[in-house]
Amino acid sequence: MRQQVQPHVLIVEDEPSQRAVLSYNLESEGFRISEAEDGDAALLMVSEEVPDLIVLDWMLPGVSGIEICRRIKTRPETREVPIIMLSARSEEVDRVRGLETGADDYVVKPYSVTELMARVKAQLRRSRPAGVGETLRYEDITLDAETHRVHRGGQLLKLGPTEFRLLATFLEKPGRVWSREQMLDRVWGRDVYVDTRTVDVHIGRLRKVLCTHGGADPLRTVRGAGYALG
Amino acid sequence: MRQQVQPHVLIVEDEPSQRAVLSYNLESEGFRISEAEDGDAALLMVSEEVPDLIVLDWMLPGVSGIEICRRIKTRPETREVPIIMLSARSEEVDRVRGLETGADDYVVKPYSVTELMARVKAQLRRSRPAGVGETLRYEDITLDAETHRVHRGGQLLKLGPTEFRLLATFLEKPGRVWSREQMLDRVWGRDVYVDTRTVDVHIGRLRKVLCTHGGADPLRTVRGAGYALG
DNA sequence: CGGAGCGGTGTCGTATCTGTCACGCGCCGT
DNA sequence: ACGGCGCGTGACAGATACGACACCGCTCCG
Repeated sequence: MRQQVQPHVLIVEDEPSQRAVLSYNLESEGFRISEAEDGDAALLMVSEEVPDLIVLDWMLPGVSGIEICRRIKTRPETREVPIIMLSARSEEVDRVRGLETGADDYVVKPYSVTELMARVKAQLRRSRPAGVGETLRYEDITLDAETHRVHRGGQLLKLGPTEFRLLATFLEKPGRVWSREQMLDRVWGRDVYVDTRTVDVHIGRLRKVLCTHGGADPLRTVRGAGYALG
Repeated sequence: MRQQVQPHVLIVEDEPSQRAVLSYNLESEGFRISEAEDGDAALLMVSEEVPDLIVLDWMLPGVSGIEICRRIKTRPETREVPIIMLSARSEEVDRVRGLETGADDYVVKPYSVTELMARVKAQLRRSRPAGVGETLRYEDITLDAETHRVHRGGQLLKLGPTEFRLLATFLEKPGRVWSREQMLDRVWGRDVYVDTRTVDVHIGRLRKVLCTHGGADPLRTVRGAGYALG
């Protein structure tokens, strides 16, 4: 699986307060969060963008968590995504069933938040080739997620939070064309109402910064589709 | 070995639940934790950052724990790192073999968590002969954990407990950006309800002290993300 | 009991960021 | 050539994050 600046965690949980707790804690740890309140929504979101990890509630309205797990683990493009199951049941039989369906870990409610965080990190570390630095590169551009620094040709560049996330998105998949909608989802977050033209403006700002010390514009405008790096 | 305010413990254990338990308990004791699920990952992580202590499972997929132990103990830069071996076997012969390979202590599963914690602390105490600099440095700033003293450019600085821990956190990973939430976790402690704005104030106080005798502000504000040293 | 040191919160001013709009330009089909 | 469309960009106002300061409460100690 590809490495990311902000690992993307999908939370599938029908209880709003539970979702909020998970979301808050995972965000505090620097993860990018998506939420789904039922299985259908979860499957839809997964098909749109493959997350790096899924926290999946056992009990869900409609399609059960265990079924979701099975489906995700049988699709080739999502088979490798680690899944942590949450369950209110404590029977050993369920634990076994949970792991049998392909879940990578299993946490019983009520759980310790610290423990869950530890397990999330552990799963991510496992699925991510350790040692691959947090530094994204493309040609003479480097972006260090940990220090939040961006260099081009040795020069330190100064860019705002949005431009930083935008560039990080491009650097994750150089060459890939991102539509404005996709960027709004990833950079601004889902359920944020913003005009798509706003993306254009920030692209312009990012371009300006990237070209401050001379050098060609590395961003490519794909008319009618979006933007890409390189 | 590099000395730290929060000793860094590497856990090498393939069983996720076991890892979680160890991680949880050691974190509660104030240690900073890294986890590896097999020998290769462990060696990789050790080569990246030398921990202060290693808790090493005997049975591991791939390279065995005993082999890991031998390798770590034969590298000059990691020879001094204490290793506590965990094993499900209770035969005396294994205990001997474990210690022969260079492990510093040996705990048989199932073990008492309390006992393991005690042994971890004991090893750390032993490996850290008082007086051998527990000093963190960055440029002209030095922080001595043992004497609780901070110098900058030879001048002794006077800072309160919170600012001290704050600075220590920064010095552990110069350059890294810490979010306010992460700092609250590390400096104030988990499950402490404090406004994140409080961090700002203490950052301000720390800055003021660090600049008392002139000198540039070494702290960097990363808008929208947090703070970093350097 | 009272003062000093320290820590947490509220407020305010400011620098910076951000979203939107308007206008201009080039591309393209007609 | 013309008009529609997509895109680039400068300007601007609103929002936001941050820094500085003052205040209040707590604790420790004599």
